[in-house]
Formats: sequence, C-alpha cells, structure tokens
Amino acid sequence: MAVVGIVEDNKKIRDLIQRYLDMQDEFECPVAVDSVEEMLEYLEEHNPPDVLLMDIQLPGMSGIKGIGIIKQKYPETEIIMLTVYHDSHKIFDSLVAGASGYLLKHTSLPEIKESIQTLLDGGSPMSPQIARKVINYFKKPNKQVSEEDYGLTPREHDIINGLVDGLSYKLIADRYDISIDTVRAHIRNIYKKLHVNSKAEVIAKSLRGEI
Amino acid sequence: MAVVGIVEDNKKIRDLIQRYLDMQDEFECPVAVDSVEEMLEYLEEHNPPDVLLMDIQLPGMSGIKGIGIIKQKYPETEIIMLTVYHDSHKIFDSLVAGASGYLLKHTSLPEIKESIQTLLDGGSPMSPQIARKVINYFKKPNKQVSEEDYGLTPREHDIINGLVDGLSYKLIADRYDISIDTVRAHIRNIYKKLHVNSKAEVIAKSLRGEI
DNA sequence: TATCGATTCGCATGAATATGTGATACAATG
DNA sequence: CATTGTATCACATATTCATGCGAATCGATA
Repeated sequence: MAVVGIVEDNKKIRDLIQRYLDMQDEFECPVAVDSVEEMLEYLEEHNPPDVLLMDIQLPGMSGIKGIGIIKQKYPETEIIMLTVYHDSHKIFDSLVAGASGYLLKHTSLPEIKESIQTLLDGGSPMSPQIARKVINYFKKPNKQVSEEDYGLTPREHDIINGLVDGLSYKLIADRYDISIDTVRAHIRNIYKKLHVNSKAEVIAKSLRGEI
Repeated sequence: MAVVGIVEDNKKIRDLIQRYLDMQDEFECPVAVDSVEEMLEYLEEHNPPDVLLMDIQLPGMSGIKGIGIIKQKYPETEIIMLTVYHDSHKIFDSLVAGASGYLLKHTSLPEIKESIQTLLDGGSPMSPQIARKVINYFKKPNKQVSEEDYGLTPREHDIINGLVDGLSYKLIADRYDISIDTVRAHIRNIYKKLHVNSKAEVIAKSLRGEI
C-alpha cells in the first residue's frame, strides 16, 4: 500500500483529499500538514511517504523551496505539485527543483488518485495545459537562439557525430568504412564551414546546440 | 470541424486511423500519406490541416525533419508525433522541432481522438511515460541525477573551462599565466580523475553536464 | 614535524591532429 | 556539355596532444 503525504494550507482541501485517499484501498495517508516545516518535523520521526502532494503558496517556506529540501533528504519520495498557479515560472521551478508531477487545483479527487498511480507506475502526471507550457519551453529558446545553417552535408554531420562521441580520426574512418584521409578531408571542410580549427571547437559547438 | 492529416508509412495503421477519424463528427481526415514529401506536395494545393499525426521512421525524410519544414511553412498546423520510439533523443528532437504532442503507437483510437481534442483545446497530449522523460530533462542538469563528484580541484575546473572554450594548451597557459607544461600536468590529472584520455571526451562530458 | 594534496615547472617521445596540395568519380544543375 | 558540389583517397609537414618520469614550493593536517 502506497503512503501519501499532503502539504496544503487550506484545511478544507487538505482534509478532503486526506479522507478521500484514506478511503482508497491502495493508499494510506497518515500525514497532512499545512507547511513544509511541519512536514520536515514529521519526516524526522517517521518513514518518508512514497508520494507527497504539495501546494506552492504556503505559510513559511514555499513549496518550491520545500521540494529541494525534501528531495535532498528523501530522494525516493516523489512529489506532485497541486496548485492554482499555472504560470511557466512556477512550473519550471518546480520541475527543476525535483517535482515529478504538476496538477492544477481543479483536478478532481479521482483524477488525483489516478495521478498518484501514474506516478508510482513511473509516469509523470501532468494536465495537458501544463504539458503544453512545458513543451513550449523547448520551442522558444531554439528557433531563435540556434539553428544557424552552416550548409553542412549529411556526411559532414556523420563525421561531427563521430567527433562528439570522442572518436579519433582512425575510429571515425572505421565506423563509416572510409579512409582516414577522407575523414581528414571532411573535417577540413567542416572547419571551413564552421570557421573553427580544432576538434574541440566542433564538439563544443555541437553540444551547445549551435549545429 | 477540424481537419486532420496523417503521415504514416504503415498502410494498415494509416487507413485504420483515417477511417476512424472520418467516422467522427468532429473530424475530417482528407489526407493520409506515407511520407513527408507527399504531404508537402498535398499542402501545395490544399489548405493545411489543423492537426497532423506524424510518424518518425518514414521512407525518405524523417518525421522529425518534416516537422521543421511543415511548421515553417504552415505554422498554424499542430503536429502530434505518433511513433514507437520512446527514447529521449527522439522525443526532445521532435519537441524542439515544433511538435506539440507525442504519443506512442499503442495509443488506442479513442485516446488519439481525445488527444487531438486536447490539442485543439490548447493542451499538449502526451502519455505519462513521455511526460516523465520530458520532466527528467529538467532534472538532470541540476542536482539529483548528475553531478558526480570526481574530486576535481578548482584549478582543474579552470583548465576544463579552457578546454570547453576550445583553447589549445598554449592558450590555456596564456589565460592563466602558467607554463604549458603545467597545463599538461593538470590535464593529465583530470584525465585520471575522469577516466578519459582525450580533450574531446572532457569537453563532451562537461557540456553534457556530467562534471 | 612529517606527510599529503594542490600547484607549479621541465624534458622527452610517439601518437594524433591541422593544413596544404593535389586527384578521381558521380550526380545534379544550368 | 560544362560547372558545381559531394564524397572519396593520397602524400607531406608542422603543430598539438597524450603520457611517462621527475621535481620544487606551499599550505593544511595528522
């Protein structure tokens, strides 16, 4: 049976979720407190829960700060944020701090139950609206920042992949069944196109996403 | 009524989805082809669909490359990947290229329908397993997962920074006002600590956030 | 005080890399 | 058909890198 903890300062919501989860055969919810500090006290004397439902806006320490502290001491505990905030900053900060799921407060009790199960099954519960923002995170920085076109040919990309994998000219030649002199030729052209003159710079450029 | 297009090389799957969607009152699925190239031809003469379901492994151009081309010409069209691949690279590449959702191929037809509606409502359909990988992306560069302690000294970190900047031993020596032999000495120690034996590997490790 | 780790420097050698100057073959393009 | 670009290969040379060995200084710590 999975053990779930709750950190939520609204007593009504807290009690509601706790009662609901305790009613379920699959879950046990022995601890529901209204601040990170109280949860930390609790954790000093009890086994950490498998899952924590956590609000962001809390008396005392914020939930986001709490994630970091709790995950550091009890890395096995998975944390799902349950909050009214849907702005990108709070979402990202939570995920970066170590949260594994992010739900909005209008989420129904059965959906919360389902989300906890999803988490225990190795998934990350997230509402589609939240997922959308997370995905947008990937889009913005790239389209603008990177994506320069150096006019590299497919073969040149192959060679670059070899370099990034830390291979020597000889090993790259082996990988693609070409002679080491051909590798040299390609690398010379790559250097020209990228305006660099060492393996190191190519690797750095590539891993920074500039190619 | 929303217009949906399909790019999928498995004829059985393609026809199945097309027939199913066409049966729905909410959707119309006038185009289902087996390559990005064909979809591009179609788009030249028709209005772009609202949503595209797209495979990754395709004859000719890959679906990931296709995303970029299609989103550039028809930015209003939303793209959902529908694929067997669940490795992080493909997921990230797809999202970065501009996909708005990512489903695995075992997704049922009603779930696909639901996902399209989610997308049209401004959400991003994504299975919990995929969401999990996306979320892990946020965690890695930070605290828990990575950051092995190789016991590198501050000076060694300096030298590594020099390498990552693409500098030669001589330039690193200049930067820190030390002799090239000292640089050599540090690099020898770094190689020992990181268990590598080339600049390339150090740079790769560093830029992947493993140091 | 004696030891240890961090930092510094030197010398030497073989391996790998950077760069120049060629060449051939093929496919696509005008 | 001439040109251009990709991909292939060869030879030569200078530079850079990897690595082994040794050693001095200095601050901290046992």
